[in-house]
Amino acid sequence: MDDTLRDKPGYLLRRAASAATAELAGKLDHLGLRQVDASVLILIDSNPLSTASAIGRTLDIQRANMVPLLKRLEDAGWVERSPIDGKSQGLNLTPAGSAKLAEAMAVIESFEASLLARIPAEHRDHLLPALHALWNGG
Amino acid sequence: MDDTLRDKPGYLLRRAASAATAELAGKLDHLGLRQVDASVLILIDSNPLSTASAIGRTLDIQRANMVPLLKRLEDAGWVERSPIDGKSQGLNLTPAGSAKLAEAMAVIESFEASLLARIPAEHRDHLLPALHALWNGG
DNA sequence: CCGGATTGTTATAGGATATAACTATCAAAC
DNA sequence: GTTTGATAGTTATATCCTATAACAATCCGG
Repeated sequence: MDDTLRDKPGYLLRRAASAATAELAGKLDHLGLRQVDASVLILIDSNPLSTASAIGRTLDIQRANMVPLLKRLEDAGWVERSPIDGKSQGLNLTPAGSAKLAEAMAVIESFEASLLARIPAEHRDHLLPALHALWNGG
Repeated sequence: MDDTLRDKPGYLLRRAASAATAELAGKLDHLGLRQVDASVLILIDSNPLSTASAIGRTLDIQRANMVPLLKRLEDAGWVERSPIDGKSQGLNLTPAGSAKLAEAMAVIESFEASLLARIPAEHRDHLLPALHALWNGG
């Protein structure tokens, strides 16, 4: 089948992202994590005491959708909340959460490395700058 | 907020793709098209008389999900079916479908060009090969 | 102190995708 | 030529993800 879409950057971008997404999701699944869970754990870890709203803003997740997500992470014993003031609550990793994050990071780092390894050397270093331009240039 | 994810290729890939996807979806919306509709129209155009199954296989769309999709395109008067044999039916664009595709192509081409234009010149030519390696290297 | 913005939350709707099952048909081996 | 396995199209359904609207409580700047 003649796939004329194959060389359109937008289409290729979507397909490459969805292939990578599916692959990583499979690896994280073994840890009982979704990608979005891992992203949230990472952000909480590097930004202790930040709020659900702030995390959501960074990851483009609606406030409303953070609720079930955080509930899951809290129920799993990975995240805990501490009141900042009357309306905000700071998020933090529990020890179990830090341990789970460490596992996740190992998986993610090796995945990211394997992604880069697939790219021919002469193109490799150009990917990040190009993607960055695409993400922010819109 | 410290976003340590910002420089992970996998994450960047996903964010860049989703930004691009959202942008193109907005532009195609004015034509009454979703991206997947446009993709299907493009493939039918360059592969006349191909079957729903074959189109779906190329685009990674389940047979079952092709049904409502094609029904929409057919109801809109853009696609028609002609029996190939007792169980297969070939897809073709109607004149209205070709016209709609022409409109869509104008939007898409300009979008793709604008995507590339956002990438600094020294990185631009490396994106397609890199994405191609990512898509197929898995 | 007041008014507008923000936080967390509930409920709900929509879209996209995956799975299972079924019929009818084709194709190839025997 | 008949049986058997694969394929096409379809229906129905489940699930997940995301978007929207509304609400109460609270914060903050003027």
